Amino acid sequence: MKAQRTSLGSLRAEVSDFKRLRIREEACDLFFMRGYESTTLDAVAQQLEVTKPFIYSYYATKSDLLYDICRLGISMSLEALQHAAALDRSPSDRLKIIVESVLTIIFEYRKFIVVYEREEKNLNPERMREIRELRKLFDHRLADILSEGNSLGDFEIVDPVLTATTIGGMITWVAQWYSPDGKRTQLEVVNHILLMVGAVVHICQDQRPTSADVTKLRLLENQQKGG
Amino acid sequence: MKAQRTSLGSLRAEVSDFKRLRIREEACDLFFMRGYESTTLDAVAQQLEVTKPFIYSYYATKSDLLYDICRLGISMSLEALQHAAALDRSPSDRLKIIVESVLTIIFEYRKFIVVYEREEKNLNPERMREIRELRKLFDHRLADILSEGNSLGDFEIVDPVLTATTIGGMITWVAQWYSPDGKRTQLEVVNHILLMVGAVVHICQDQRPTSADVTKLRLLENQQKGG
DNA sequence: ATAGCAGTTTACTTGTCAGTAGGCAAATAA
DNA sequence: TTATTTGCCTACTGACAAGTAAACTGCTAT
Repeated sequence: MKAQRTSLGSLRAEVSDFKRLRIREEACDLFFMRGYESTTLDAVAQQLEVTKPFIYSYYATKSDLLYDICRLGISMSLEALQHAAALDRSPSDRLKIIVESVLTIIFEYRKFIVVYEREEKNLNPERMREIRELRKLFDHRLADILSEGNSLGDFEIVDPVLTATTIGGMITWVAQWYSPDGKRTQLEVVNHILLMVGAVVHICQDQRPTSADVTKLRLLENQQKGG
Repeated sequence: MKAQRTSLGSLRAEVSDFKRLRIREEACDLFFMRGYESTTLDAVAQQLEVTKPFIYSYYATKSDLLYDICRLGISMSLEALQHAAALDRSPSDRLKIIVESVLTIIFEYRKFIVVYEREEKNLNPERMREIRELRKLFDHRLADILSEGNSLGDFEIVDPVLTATTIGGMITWVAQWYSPDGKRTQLEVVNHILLMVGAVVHICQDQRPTSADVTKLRLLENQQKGG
């Protein structure tokens, strides 16, 4: 009789999940520092003060462990994006919320994301395809919002697909260089990326006139002075 | 008597250099496809239709081979940037030339750059530091140009250092997703990145007023109508 | 008490691969 | 021609690390 529906049985499942969580955390830390292939499962076990077969009773192979880390890295970001994208707000509002919430995820799961980006190649082909599919979806959903913003006149984007790739890259890039020990606070980084993203979608267009308007402005000013 | 200064001796050196070049190329191709640790030197040898000891007579260790690839990846980009940065032109002209010439390098040495970004961790600490130093220099030189452009009024950048990091990331990111078999031509990509970089440095500022000016404009227009 | 089981360990096998020793063959020099 | 060097290959070693078999420990239920 396995997996009884007693409080004791469900606690066991929770404990089991927690153990998997801890294994992932420590493994990710080591993969992040030393790289996937250079990290032995004995080292992960030592970090957790357990033994290698302990890990094998929660993850069938080393590759499964990496897969879990990669999937978490991309799917957390994707979920944050999809949640914000579904909001009943203007495209520029949603874009802002996306940047803020995805960056929040990135600050928290930084190492997962770096490991996922770097060690993807060590997955078996099928799983690698699955992960890449999620990444594609991320850029695609972002492109949808940019296109929508274009239609509504919120944005002025020449190529929404390439621009989505670039914005996705800008956000991902943060995971590569941000460090909690660095000079910048998370808030500073978020504000900077918001500025950058705002610039590439030309949000300034709402508040700012074209160069034709500038000519007009100067002209009017001269008229005022002259008159 | 080694390395005689005869034409035959110099030819030998050239042939030797060429062999190193070919080893690098094929190794990089395999590292790019399968990852560094998953690629055996026997596989590299097979690709070149030679044997492993052949490779060992040109590279002392597998790590030396990776180091050469990484160094090439970053130093080619850095040289392109430094060359353009030294030109006697305006900051915005130089920035444009930098984007164009670094992207040219990226298209040509795409695999070297991806391998360098991804496999850095497999270098010994000292060499990794050396590579990271070169990368730092890249971002620093870029930041210098942005600051100079700010002073001259060419750009309007709140945080030149963070913006340089972002632009550097945007350019590097191209190496991650660009493929010669993809939908975009190199020219399309260059033009897109030029647009993105232009947006984040606010090159439009020369022609466009601030939002304070807009208020003024509307005010003047109303006065004209009213008067 | 004690049978049985979940969870964990000790101690092992096995395959893989970086790196090497030593030989052979072709080019160069004497 | 013969001696010597250069360049590469065949055939190996030694280490390391993924994965496993089987034993142990302590908790739960009867």
